[in-house]
Amino acid sequence: MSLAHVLLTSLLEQPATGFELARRFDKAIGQFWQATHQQIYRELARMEAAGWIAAAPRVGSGRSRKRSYGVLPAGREELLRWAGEEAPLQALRDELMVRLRAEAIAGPLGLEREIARHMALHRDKLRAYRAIEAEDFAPGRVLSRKARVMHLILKAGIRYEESWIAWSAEALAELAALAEGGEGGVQPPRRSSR
Amino acid sequence: MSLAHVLLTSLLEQPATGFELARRFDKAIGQFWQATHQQIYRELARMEAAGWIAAAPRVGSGRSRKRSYGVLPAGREELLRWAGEEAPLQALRDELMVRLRAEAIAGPLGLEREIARHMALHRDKLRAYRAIEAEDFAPGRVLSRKARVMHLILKAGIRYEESWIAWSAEALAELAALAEGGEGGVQPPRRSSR
DNA sequence: CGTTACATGTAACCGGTTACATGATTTG
DNA sequence: CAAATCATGTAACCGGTTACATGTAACG
Repeated sequence: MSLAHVLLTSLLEQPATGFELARRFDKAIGQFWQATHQQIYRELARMEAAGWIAAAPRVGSGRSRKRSYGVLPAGREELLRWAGEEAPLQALRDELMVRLRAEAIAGPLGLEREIARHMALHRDKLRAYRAIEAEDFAPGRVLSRKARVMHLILKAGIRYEESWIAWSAEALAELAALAEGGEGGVQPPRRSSR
Repeated sequence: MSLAHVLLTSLLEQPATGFELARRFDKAIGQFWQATHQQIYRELARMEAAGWIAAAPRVGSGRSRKRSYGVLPAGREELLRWAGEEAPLQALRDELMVRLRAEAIAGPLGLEREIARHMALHRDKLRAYRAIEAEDFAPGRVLSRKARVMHLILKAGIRYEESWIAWSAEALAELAALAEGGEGGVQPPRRSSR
């Protein structure tokens, strides 16, 4: 159950309302964890019940007055406890690979377009990450410990995108070769070798 | 909903019981999709109700007699229809990155051990993938179209593991540098380089 | 004064996870 | 015959998703 710990970390950095937390996901850890506002409100309610966080008195009136949360000592302890736990490798799930397997078994499906489209999306992400890197972690700048660790997280995202881009190029080349050379789903005859 | 389509693909390759499908996940697409046997039985029942697959008459007696499923024409059509759909980039979720962010914000937590442990696990996976590659897709061998596409899937897994291994090495080096150099959570003073 | 952004929630659903139960078949 | 493996299922739960409802605050 990581969502609670993402929220604890975020609130520890800066107290916030549920709404602000939802937006913060986009920038901060959004590469590696996502949550909708409904999930966040539900989780905040649980965390408050558990005594990990507390809300400042509501501001405004009516149904939608703000609730700004801060982390209580018990919440901080919980975060540290959790951070020390071991976790298994995150299981990967990728629909595109499922489609590619279908392509392998149920004959040519013309997956090239979809792979090219994904490649472009990965390129966009990479470009966005590189822009953040140039802005926040420019080389030569003296960075705080916090910034340097945050940079590591960003670098993981960069490597991830790069590796998918490289794979996409390889896959497109291979599928193109398959389309022009001997295709057909079974062993190509290949006269001259053996 | 990819599980149904993973199962359709697998059954198209070779009719099987739920139990066999569960085992097949380990070898075939297990890198990129996983399912427990409970999920598989539930999904098979739905697919049968939808008229996508049909079971051969039960073999044996009592509660646990085998049901071997095969794909009906409607199932094959469904798979082709689905394979042509566009899908968004798979969202990433990685607890280790959540921990690393906690490390950035809530001070040094000694995450090095956990990162090293993950690195070793990624190395193990990479070794296993390379072994499969050497066995099934040895260079120089003439491969069928199907084998060449399957090889692409494996290569995606290989690149993925490699990129995490490279990242882990970088992260460990950076955390080590942080531990010996100026740490402390705030900007280090650094006299001479104004 | 109307639109956009801010802000919080309820309800229903769905897929994935965990625990538990049961029996058949194979093998030492 | 006992143990391990094969094989199928029920039930409860939990986190993530989607749809819907409601109201406030800021701005042109």
